[in-house]
Amino acid sequence: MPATATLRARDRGPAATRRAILAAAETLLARGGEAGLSIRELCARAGVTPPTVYHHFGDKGALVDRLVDECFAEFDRTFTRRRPPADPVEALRWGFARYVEYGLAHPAHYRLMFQRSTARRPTAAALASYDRLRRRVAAIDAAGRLTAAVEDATAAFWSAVHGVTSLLIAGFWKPGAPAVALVCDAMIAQLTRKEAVHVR
Amino acid sequence: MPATATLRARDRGPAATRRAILAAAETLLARGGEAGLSIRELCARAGVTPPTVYHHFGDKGALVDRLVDECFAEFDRTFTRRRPPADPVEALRWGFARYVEYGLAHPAHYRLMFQRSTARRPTAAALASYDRLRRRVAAIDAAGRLTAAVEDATAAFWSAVHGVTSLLIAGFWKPGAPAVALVCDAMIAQLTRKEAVHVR
DNA sequence: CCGCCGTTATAACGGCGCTATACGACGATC
DNA sequence: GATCGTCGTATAGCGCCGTTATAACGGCGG
Repeated sequence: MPATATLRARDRGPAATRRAILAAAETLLARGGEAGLSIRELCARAGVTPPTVYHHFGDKGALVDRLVDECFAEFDRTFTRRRPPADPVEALRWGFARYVEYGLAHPAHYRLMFQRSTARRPTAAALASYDRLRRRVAAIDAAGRLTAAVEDATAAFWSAVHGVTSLLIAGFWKPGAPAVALVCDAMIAQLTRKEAVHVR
Repeated sequence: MPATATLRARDRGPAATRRAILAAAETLLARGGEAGLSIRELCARAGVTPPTVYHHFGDKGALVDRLVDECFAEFDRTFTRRRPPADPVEALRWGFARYVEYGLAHPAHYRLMFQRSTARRPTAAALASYDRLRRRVAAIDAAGRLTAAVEDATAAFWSAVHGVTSLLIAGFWKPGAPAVALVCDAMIAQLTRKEAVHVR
């Protein structure tokens, strides 16, 4: 006769326990950033004990990897929830705005995804996300409007938007600051041209 | 009759103790990054006990602030050791290269200066360093060759170079990658013009 | 019914930032 | 020259962290 309000881990099944752990981790991340992500605090919130966490995830780094995967899933949703402009160059400008938007809406998540204290190799979700940007740039190239190699242009564009986003998050200036548009315009102007050029 | 090779803190004087603590902190930072910066490990290396550190610096955050100040001093030296080009636009391009150079030479220091895990307000040394960049941009404006407000252009340029540097440090691509020059060129092209324009 | 194995819990280890407390050396005061 | 306060340092400990050795629980195949 269970009169308790909160379920113990035993009465929940392994999959639900995993979910509860990840959910608690996300709550702690949103509240206290990477520093607030403590296994023990997480256990208290998820109604679980440390060995359970280690059974399911291996160690803290791997748990955070899975958390980062969830962040990238939400990150992707930022780009798929709304439809980008048809023009590939305008789509890139639109992507810049969505990227910055995500960073400002989820600063702790962004920092974990791109500035994790303990360096890890990129997860598959991270690589997929980068590949989405590359495809966006490749679409510009396919339209004959890219002025650099796809790889280089992708890397350059990401550098710029990452620089803007991380300094916005750090609070060095306000979201509407003219510098944000300035950087976006600079990259678009450098990497694209207005009229198609057919190489062959 | 002190036959020991290593000096105890008592035989050294407070100023030397302070220096020894900061020196040990710098060694640990260079070796293990911010995560490797432990008070206890630092004490073992500096021949000191924890209360001494807290007596001199207050808490770990303040100690790291002083360490960051030393990093900014070395950072400044990167720009003053060599003479920049006379042309103010070329001087900005030159500064971009020096900035990236510093980040690659001292990645752990760079991360501590610009991506510290616990957010702190900028130290005076950090503000002075930003002001040096602003003066460089103002020199372009004074030559009638800046296309945006000095504040905005400074912020935009810093965003770009910070984005490039942090992703280089994170190992997402190699130092010579074309993307680095691409970003620098994009910002120079957007923010400056080749011929002077006299506003008045 | 037994035994196995996946899942979870108890209790502990070593390391961390930090501090209450005490001790030693030095300068000022009498 | 003795006394006293103050500054710099040390001893020992608190509570937290990530992690793990060990064991108990419970469903499933035999």
